Amino acid sequence: MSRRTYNQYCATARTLDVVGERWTLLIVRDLLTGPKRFSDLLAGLPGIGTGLLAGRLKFLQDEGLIVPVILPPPARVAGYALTEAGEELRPAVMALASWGLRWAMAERRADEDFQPGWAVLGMQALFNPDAARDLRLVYEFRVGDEVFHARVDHGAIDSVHGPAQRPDVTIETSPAVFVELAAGRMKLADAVRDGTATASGDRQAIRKLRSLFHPQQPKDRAVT
Amino acid sequence: MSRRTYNQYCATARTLDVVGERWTLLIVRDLLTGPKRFSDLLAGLPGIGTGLLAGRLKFLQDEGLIVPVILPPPARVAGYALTEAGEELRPAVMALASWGLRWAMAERRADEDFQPGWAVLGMQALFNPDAARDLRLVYEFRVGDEVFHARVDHGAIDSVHGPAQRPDVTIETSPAVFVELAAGRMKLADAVRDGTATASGDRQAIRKLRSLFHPQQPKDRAVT
DNA sequence: CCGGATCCGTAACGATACTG
DNA sequence: CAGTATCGTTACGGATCCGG
Repeated sequence: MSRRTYNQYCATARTLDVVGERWTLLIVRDLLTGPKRFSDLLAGLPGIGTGLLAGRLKFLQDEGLIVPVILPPPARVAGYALTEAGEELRPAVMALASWGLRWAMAERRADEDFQPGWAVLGMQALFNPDAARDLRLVYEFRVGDEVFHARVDHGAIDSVHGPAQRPDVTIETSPAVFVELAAGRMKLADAVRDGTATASGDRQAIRKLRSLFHPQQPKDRAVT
Repeated sequence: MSRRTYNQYCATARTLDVVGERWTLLIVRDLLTGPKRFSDLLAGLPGIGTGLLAGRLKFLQDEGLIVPVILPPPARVAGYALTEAGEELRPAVMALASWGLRWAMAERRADEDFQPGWAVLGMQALFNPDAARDLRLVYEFRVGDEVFHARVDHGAIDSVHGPAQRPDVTIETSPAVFVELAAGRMKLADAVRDGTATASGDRQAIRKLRSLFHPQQPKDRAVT
């Protein structure tokens, strides 16, 4: 009858009462890179089913984490955006992503889904503020048919879906190659030499990329 | 047949494949304040059921986040402790707790469970490093029949279950009063005056308490 | 085609009883 | 005390259908 809750007066438990159910934090993840429409979310959550997604969106609305919006021109269609409360889950999602980068991103499984937009948040998690202390740069990424950009500004980073206004650098590549680059298993310079990626714009800024996003050494857990 | 997974090559999704199921992060939360035995965990997770707890513990072991241990003397009984991988979930759990403190800790419901140990993590989330820049203090809390302590050391904090070696301050009170204190709805000085709490030890350190753990202004979401 | 609502089989969970 | 076994209930996943 009533909603399932942990029924604990504990900040962690109360948070999980709101965002702890299956799919919920992944919906937030997708909205952290900008407003999305129902079908965009559906595409970003393979397997969820329309009914469950609709239910989650309704619940998140009731809880005040998202609001229905009209997407900015030229789209002008209905969508969903994070509220301030929803946006403030960013540190938590990033912390989960950081853990995953370190402990759970072993080789990509063959059938495993990958969407470039997800890497946007990964980049935020890998971002090295010290290396960006005196930089103000905009990187644009065109991966498959997705476009997103990262705005680096004096130790801070912000990255969202969509093209940049005046990118300093534009990187263009395929999803498969992008995975390898993001995981640090391939160097951008090598991909450019192969012709599997192109990087245009400020050559200084291109060279900075490696230092801006450098992971901790990922550790694999023992596999039984 | 096989385990339910999001099947996404995304750091957040991979993390949630490991710790995203019901109860899992709360088990981690309880272990973040020190090793626990099966029945301690059971008591800290009202409603979980022994079978599910056993299953979760087994899974977390397989994933390398926890290990069975013999608890330190004088207990000398079997229990579970976090591994390095498990311990590194602390930032994520703290981020979720911080969000909860700000957005989801409105009044305690009458039937809602509360265990002082949970507040230990809340205190870490509320901890203000700047106010502790030049301090080295140990606070011990005796709440109901639980004892825990917080070790403040030059901008860092660490808090675990069990008594402290040589506390600078000892606070003793009931769970009900402790809730009010932790939530900032009651002042320690007032509780001491009422006789509902006692605070003994370094009076300077007692007075420091308010500045060390000061919350952001909690915001309540609109209630429909 | 987009944004859902409805229905149904399956998997996950919750409560209790039981065992070494 | 530390679990395993069992069973009724709830949540999820997939498909189909509907109104704009």
